[in-house]
Amino acid sequence: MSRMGTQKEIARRAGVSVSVVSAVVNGTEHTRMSDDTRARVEAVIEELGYVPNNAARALRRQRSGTIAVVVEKLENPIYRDMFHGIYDAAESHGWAVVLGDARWMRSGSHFLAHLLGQGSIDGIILRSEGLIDDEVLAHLRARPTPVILIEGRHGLDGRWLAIDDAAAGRVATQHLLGLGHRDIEYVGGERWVPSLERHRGYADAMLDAGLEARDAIPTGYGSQSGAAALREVIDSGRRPTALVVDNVLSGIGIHAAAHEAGISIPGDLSVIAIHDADIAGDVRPALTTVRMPMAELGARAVESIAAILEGSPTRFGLVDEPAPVLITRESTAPLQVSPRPW
Amino acid sequence: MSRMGTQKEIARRAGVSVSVVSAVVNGTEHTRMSDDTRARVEAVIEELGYVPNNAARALRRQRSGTIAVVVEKLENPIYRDMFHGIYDAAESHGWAVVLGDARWMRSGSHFLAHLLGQGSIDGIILRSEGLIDDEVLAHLRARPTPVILIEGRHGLDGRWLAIDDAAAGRVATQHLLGLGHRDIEYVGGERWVPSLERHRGYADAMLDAGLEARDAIPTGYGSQSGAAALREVIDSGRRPTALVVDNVLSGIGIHAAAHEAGISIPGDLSVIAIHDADIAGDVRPALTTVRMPMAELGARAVESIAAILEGSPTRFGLVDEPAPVLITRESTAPLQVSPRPW
DNA sequence: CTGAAAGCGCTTACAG
DNA sequence: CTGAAAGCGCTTACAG
Repeated sequence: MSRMGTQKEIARRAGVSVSVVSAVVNGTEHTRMSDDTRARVEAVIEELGYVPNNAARALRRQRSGTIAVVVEKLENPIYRDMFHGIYDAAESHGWAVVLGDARWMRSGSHFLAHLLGQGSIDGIILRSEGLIDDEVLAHLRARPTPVILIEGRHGLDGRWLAIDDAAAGRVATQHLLGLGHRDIEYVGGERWVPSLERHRGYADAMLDAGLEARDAIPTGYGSQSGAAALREVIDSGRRPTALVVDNVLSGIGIHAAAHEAGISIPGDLSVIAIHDADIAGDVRPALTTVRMPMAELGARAVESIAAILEGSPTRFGLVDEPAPVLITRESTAPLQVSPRPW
Repeated sequence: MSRMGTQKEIARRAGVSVSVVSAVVNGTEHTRMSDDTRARVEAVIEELGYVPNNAARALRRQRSGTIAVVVEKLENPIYRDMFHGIYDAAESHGWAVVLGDARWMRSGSHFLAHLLGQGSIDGIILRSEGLIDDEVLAHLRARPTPVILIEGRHGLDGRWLAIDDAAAGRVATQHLLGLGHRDIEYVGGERWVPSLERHRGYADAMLDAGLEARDAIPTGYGSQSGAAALREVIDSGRRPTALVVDNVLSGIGIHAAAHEAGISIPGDLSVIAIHDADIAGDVRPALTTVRMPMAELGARAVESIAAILEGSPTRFGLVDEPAPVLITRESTAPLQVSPRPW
């Protein structure tokens, strides 16, 4: 387990030139050699524990073999499957993937410099440009490094990919409709495009059923805003029998607020959230959700980078396969015939 | 927003040598120049949107300015504060940080190659070597790149850092004791060192109170195993009035199993979990926890890498400041005088 | 089948 | 105050 050394040192010890060492390290067909020579070189590589220097390689190849993925909040459980999809696809392309948090992308941060400085990152998968400031975005645009925008529909040069949020809203609403609910409301963000799309899906489903679609009950991300949204409904005097919620965490917040207000879920109120996560199955009552094809979204993003890099055409837009799937748990139930007043 | 170019091109356009360009890019004192020259160079840099090539820099400097952090499950909420601590400390050292998941560190994966290949990563912060296989570990050991182990007490060359798990167990148990509970049990992993330490803290506190410390009720990570542990207690016929739990997710699983079994928390059973996370406050009843100094742990890990890299001495071991702090929420309550039998 | 050489884009003594 | 040159560790035509 010595110092590992360089190709030059391997070459010296094996009594060959660096060209040969490079060829055995990379399995290059181009440079041919005798089996004996190869074996000798391999033995020295093994002995020294040689590992190629990535910086030198990247400089010479003009490609680092690394892609970066930047999301808003790393700990958000909905990314789990997406990371998985990204990682698998990247491996099959021979790429390493590194992750970062958008909260790190402040103008002038070293993390940003790492992304922007040529030579270390071949492509960037970025969630929602809304999260980073305009100055940073301008830097990103100015680089030749491909940037794929995920979950935003107005990406750099049309390079965006998103799940079918409208379909998710529709699936969720239809589930509730099928359970006999009519007085259904939607809880979600007002500005964030994906949430707007989910609301559109909700509205479509309501209209198709001959019902009135209501405006979204505005909320942010997270359980506090879910709880606040339910309190707002209560205060307004409205008494919907079912709610479609933007995200799992807000759904959990609604559970909490319902608990506090003595509203029983699903007895008095059915709740379904968009996006799935383990935690939805862990809370009680377990939350019914709509699972989205996040792994596929991630894989598609990687394939798009590959396509851009090799100059082949690629299709951006909606990743609508597989379709959203309903995960029925405990928070939704058939409409009560004689609902208990809350 | 042109092609960005190289120092050579900047030099040509500004009519200076690359040495000067490099000096203005890096703010090097060493190479002095007239204000006029500097201004000319800066103008060209601005005009071309020049950004240094990280690969060339890393090769030349023999340092990449990037550290890697590898954890078991990125989505685990307890990492949030740690990432924050790591990121802030790294920024102050001028480093970028990249994140990875231990599930990616399979032998032969490109992610691993990215970590191992010299030149791209200056230091590695790795959570729990138990998570990766021996072959990968051997690779890691063989590299000169410093590796700091977090949350394991037998790190490479004694380079480990951990929170004071025993203190956490003690704080949790003393809280329960203060509430009048005597029949307290501990739910946690049997093999994982941090959990063993937490159990030791529990046992110490029990002994100090003149009570008998029980063996840990074995469980893994996650809500399913928490739920299973509670069912095991129920089946055994034992009726503890309070439980100290290894982790938040298992605590949530215990809530779920209690809900199913008709056991009221905290009425019939008090539950406190070690480590804090937002989700603990989001569920109902909200889970009482012990917050650990995870941000400090992360920052210390970065400082250790810095110290190793510059050859200065550094202290490894327990990060015991600030001390664990009790976050009282709804899942713990004073011992009932006449407990309802479950 | 194998070697010598150029060059990727930087930084850093060194010379003037 | 500024420039010419070496060299970080690779890969890849090219020559033999």
